[in-house]
Amino acid sequence: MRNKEETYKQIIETAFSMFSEKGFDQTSLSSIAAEIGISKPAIYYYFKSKDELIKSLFDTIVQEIQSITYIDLKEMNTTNVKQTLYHVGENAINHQKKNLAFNQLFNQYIMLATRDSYYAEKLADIQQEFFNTFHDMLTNAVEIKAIKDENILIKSQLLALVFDNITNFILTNMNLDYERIWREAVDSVLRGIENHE
Amino acid sequence: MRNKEETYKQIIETAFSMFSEKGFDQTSLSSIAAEIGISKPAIYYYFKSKDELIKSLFDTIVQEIQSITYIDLKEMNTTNVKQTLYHVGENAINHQKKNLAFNQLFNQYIMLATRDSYYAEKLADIQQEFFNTFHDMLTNAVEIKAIKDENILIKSQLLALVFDNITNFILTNMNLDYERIWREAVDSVLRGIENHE
DNA sequence: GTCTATACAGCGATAGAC
DNA sequence: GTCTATCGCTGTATAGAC
Repeated sequence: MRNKEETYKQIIETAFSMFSEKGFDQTSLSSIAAEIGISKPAIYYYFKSKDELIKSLFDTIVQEIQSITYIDLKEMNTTNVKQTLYHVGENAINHQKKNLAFNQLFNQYIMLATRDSYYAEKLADIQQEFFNTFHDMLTNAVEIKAIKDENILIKSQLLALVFDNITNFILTNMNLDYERIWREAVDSVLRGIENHE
Repeated sequence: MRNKEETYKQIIETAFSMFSEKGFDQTSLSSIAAEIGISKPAIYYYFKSKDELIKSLFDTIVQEIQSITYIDLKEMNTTNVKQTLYHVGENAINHQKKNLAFNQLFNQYIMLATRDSYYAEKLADIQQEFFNTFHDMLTNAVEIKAIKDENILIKSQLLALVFDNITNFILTNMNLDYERIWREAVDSVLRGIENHE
């Protein structure tokens, strides 16, 4: 007989890799069970339906996301605002290139959100936090007088939009110079509002 | 007995609305057939499988997209470059707000593309055309000497990325001032390279 | 040529045995 | 805690009605 926690963990991990590879609908519970070496109804002991398994997996990866987007604003000073913004993008681009499976799965939840308010609400929170990250960075830059206080809200939303879509485009295998595009976005947004040089 | 073309058209139209509403996998051929008032195997007379129906629908909507993205560059002159770019975005934002079903469906094909090269290749072409549209606009602006020739390629890719993600965000019901974000993107990108004022 | 009837394997899900 | 057996449904396939 198996260990309960171990089996639960195995189901979540196998679901993660199979769902991200083939999608929710093209991955049957039988195939997940077969991969682990248990029977299909055994999964029902841990999750009361396939949808519940998908939701549990969602909650697992949401926690991971929130740990990635953290940025230490204390490191920011008058001379390194641009560099700090550059790095945020470069780190994310590198992370994304190495974690395609993660975003492949995440995008499926975004699609689910258009039809299921459970996901819509949680994803809205994540998006809001994501926007706040950029808004906090620019607001902080204003406070330390590195940049002028002009359209900071819209500018941070613009940066967030570019940032977000870069990760999407990496997924589609479009071969663009994402680092340069990100730097151009940062340069464009800051142009004219930087204090002295 | 039914008319052949009429039935075909009905299947495509019903598939469009049901697929965009509930998704490919949550829409059975039986439910499509029931909606039209024919039997399930009747669909197999027109499409040799569900996947074939999905592909045919794809080809139908691809044609529509290519007619939307057309922009008349002859209208552009030294004084209206910014306004022309503003309008491209505003038109798309309005179009998107009124055609959510269309993009809902389109996004499903983007997800399919990560696992099926048939869609990946065609979508790559569309994306390329999409990038070209912005590149052509900026190149044209350079040629009529409305703007300087600085980083035109990266700048057009940046605009395309923002443009594309605005339509995605509208779909997620995130309530942002997209017109203002788009104008900020255009302003930011053109800032410093506009000739005289 | 246009479609219906029927059959089948595989799915998510449940009941009940061990 | 995990299994076998079974249910209703799906996509798919084909035989054949008209």
